[in-house]
Amino acid sequence: MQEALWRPGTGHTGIATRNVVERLLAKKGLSRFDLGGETIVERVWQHVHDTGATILEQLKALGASCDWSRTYFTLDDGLSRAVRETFVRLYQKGLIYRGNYIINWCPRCLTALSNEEAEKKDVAGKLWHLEYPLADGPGHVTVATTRPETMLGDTAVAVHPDDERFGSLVGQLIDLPLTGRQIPIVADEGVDPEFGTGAVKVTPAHDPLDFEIGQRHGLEPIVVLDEQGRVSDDAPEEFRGLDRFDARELVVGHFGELGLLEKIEPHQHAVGHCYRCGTVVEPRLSEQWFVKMAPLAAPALEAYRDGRLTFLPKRRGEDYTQWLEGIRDWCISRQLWWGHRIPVWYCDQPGCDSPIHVSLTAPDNCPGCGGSLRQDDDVLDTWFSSWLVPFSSLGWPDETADLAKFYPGDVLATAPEILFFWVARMIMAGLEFQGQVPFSTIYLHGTVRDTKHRKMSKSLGNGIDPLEVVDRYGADALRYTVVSGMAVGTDLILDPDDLDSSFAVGRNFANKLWNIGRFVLGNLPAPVRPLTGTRPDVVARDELTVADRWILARCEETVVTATRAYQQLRLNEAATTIYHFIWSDLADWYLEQIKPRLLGNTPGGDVARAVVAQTFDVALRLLHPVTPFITETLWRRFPGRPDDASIGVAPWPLTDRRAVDPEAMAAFEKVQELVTAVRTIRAEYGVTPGRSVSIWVSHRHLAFEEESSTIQRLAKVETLHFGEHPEEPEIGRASCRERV
RNA sequence: GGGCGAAUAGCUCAGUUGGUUCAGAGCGCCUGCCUUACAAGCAGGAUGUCGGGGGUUCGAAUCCCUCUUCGCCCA
Repeated sequence: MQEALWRPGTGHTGIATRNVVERLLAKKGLSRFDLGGETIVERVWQHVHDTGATILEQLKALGASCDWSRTYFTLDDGLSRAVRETFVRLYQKGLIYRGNYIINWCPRCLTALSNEEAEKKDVAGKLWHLEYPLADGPGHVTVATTRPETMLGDTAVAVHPDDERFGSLVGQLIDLPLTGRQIPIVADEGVDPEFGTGAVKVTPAHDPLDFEIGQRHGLEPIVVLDEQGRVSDDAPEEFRGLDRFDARELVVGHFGELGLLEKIEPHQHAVGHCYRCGTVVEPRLSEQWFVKMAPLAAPALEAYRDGRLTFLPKRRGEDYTQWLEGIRDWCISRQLWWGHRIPVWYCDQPGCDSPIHVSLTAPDNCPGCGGSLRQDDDVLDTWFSSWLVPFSSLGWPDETADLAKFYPGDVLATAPEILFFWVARMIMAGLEFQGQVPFSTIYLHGTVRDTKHRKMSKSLGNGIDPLEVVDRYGADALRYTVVSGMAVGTDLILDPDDLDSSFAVGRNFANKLWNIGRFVLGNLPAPVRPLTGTRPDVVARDELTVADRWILARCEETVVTATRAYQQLRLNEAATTIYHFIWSDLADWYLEQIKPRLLGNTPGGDVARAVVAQTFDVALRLLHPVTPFITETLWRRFPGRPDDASIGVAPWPLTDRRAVDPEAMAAFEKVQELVTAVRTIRAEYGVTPGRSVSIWVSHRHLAFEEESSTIQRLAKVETLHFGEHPEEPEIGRASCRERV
C-alpha cells in the first residue's frame, strides 16, 4: 500500500484578504484609515478564521479525503519560521536585495505588486503625438505617448542611434512644455524606431524602459505621481494634487492650446491592472525588496528539460519555459500590515556602520552601535510563503519525519492561472532548499465557466455555490458531473441558471448507483461463495453461465481500462468507463439476466450472487475516487464486512487475466444483438410490451440455446424457434436477418 | 507584435500513435411503457458534407497548407 498525505491548508492571501475586510468595514461607513492598525488586524483575523473554516467545510462537504487533524495556515508559527529562514538564506546568498526600481504600483491598494500581479489587459487607448520644441532655433521633435501626463516627469527624449531621421538632433536640448525645464535628446539602443515617431519621451521614474535609458545616460528621475496616483509636488504647481487621469486631460488640453498637439490616434495596447482590485497599475520608481530570480530559474528550467517535470496538458510546459526564460526579478515587499513582516531591522543612529540587519529573530539592539532598531514596516508578498508550502507544511526548516516521508510529492493538481505565481516558484524553492523538485507531474485542470464561457465570479453573479449543489443533488452527483465532464486541458461549461440540467448526469448516475446497490445488496443475504481460491465451496468454472463469464470479462476489461485512465490522469475517461460498465453492462444486462436465479425459481442463485457481488464490489472500488459517499455506504453493507471496514483503504482491484474470455464476450454479445433486434422489430411494428411473440432465428449460435430463457424474458418472446419459419412471414424478417 | 490552442448531433463535449469495433457520450427531442432496484427509470428512435477550401495517402474527424471565427498566454 502506498501512503499519501493530503494536508489541507489555507493561505493568508495578503491584499485580497485585506480588501475583503475593507469592504466589510466600508459597509459600516469606515475606511481602513479610520481604524488603528491593530483593530483592523483583529478584524482580519476574525475574517480569516471564518473564511478558513468555511473553505475547509466546503472541502469536507465535497468529500476531500484530507487529514483534518493537521490543517495549516500560512501565518502559523511554523510556516512563518520557514518564511524567515528562506529570506535570511537567500539574503545571505546575495539573492535578495533592496533597491530603487520601477515597480507596479496599485494606487488603490497602495502597495507594490509583482509583475505577475499586474494583469495585462488589452484596452482601447490613444496615442498622443506631442511636439517638443527645440531649445535652440525653430523646429521640434514629435514624441508619441500613451500616458501624456507623465511628460511632467520627462528628463530626456531618446532616439535610436542608427535612426537617420534624428542624427543631427542628438545632443541638442528641448524646451519641455509646461515645465520650464530643458531636457536633452539622447541616442539609445533601447528605442524602437518603429514605434510612433521613432522619438520617445523618457520618464525614468514612471516606465521601466525609460528607467534603464535614464540609468545609461545619467538622467535624474523625477517622481511626478504619488502613491495615490496624484501629481506630486515635484511637478509644476498647476498640476499638483490632480488625479493622474485628470492631469492627463489637462496636459493634453494645454498642448492643444499651445498648438503642440500634432494628432491623437486610437491605439490598442496592454495595460497592467491590479489583480486584486482591477485598478490600472502605475509603474513607479520605488524602494522595494527583490529576489534575484535568474539563479533560481536556471535549475527549474533544467528540471523540465531533462524530464523531471511533466505537465498535463503538455503545452503548459511551454508556458512554463517561456516564463522562466524571460524571468525578471521578483518584487516581494508589500506595503500592507497583513502578512509576514520582512525580517529586516534598521539602525537609524547617525554614523552607525551597520545600518541593516537581516535576522531570523528580532535583535534587541543594533549589533553595530548598540542603539535601538526599527523593523521594516513592509510585509512579504503572500506568494513568498506559498512557494514554500511543499516543505514548510511538512515542518521545514526542521528535519521532520513528515518531510522525510512525504517530500517530494508526486502530482500537483492546480489551476493554470497560478502556473507562474505558485507552481513555477514552488519548483524553484523546492530545488533551492530541498535539492529536489517538489512534485514530478503538474496537472493543470480546467475552469468552470458559465454558458457564455465566462469565468464564474461574484461581481458577475454567475457563480454556482457548490454547497447548494451538494444540498440539492449530493456531493457525488457534483463530483461525477465535474470529473466526467472535464477532459485534460478543457474547461467545463455549466449553467448557473439551470442546475437541474447542468448536474443531471451526476444526479442521475448517483441515483442509479444507489438503486443498483439496493437491489444487489437486497439479494445478498449472506456472504457469497468465493470465485477463486482453495475453499471447498469455490465456484467451479463449469457452474458459470455465458452471462456470468461475460460480466466477469467485462469487469476485467473495465479494471484495466479505468486503472490505466486513472494512472494517466484521464479522469473523465476513467469515470465514463466505469459509468458505462455499471449502467449498461451490469444494470441493463447482467442484473436482468440473473433475476430468475436470484429470485430462486432457477438453480444457480448462489453462483449469480457470487458473480454479482464480485463485479459490483470491483465497480464500487473503481468508482470510489469519483463518488466516495455512495460507494462507501454501499460497500460497507456487503454481508460479512467487518464493522470498521472502509472502501477508502480497500485494495485497488487487481487485474486477473483468468477472467479474460473472448469466447463468452462474443457469445453474450450475440445474445444482446438478438434481444435488441427483436425489441426493435417489436417497436417498429407497434407490438405492445405486454404481448408475447414467437420468433424464428435462422442464424444458429450456441449461446442462443444456452441463454434462450434470457432471450425470451428480455425480448418478451413466447416461443423461440430455430431455423426458417415454415410460412415465410413478411414481418420482421429483414430486420432480424440484418442484425442476427 | 510574438507563442499556443480550439472549431464534431439542438446544447456541453469525448475521440491517446491515420484503418474491422469511428462517426460517439451525456443533456435535450420523438414514440411506447408505473415490466415486482430505479419514471432522477425502462425499451425503441431521429439528428452531423467532424468550420470552409486545397493537398498527402490505397484510406483522413485524425497528417500538411490556406482561409474564417473564437479563446488563452506573453510583450
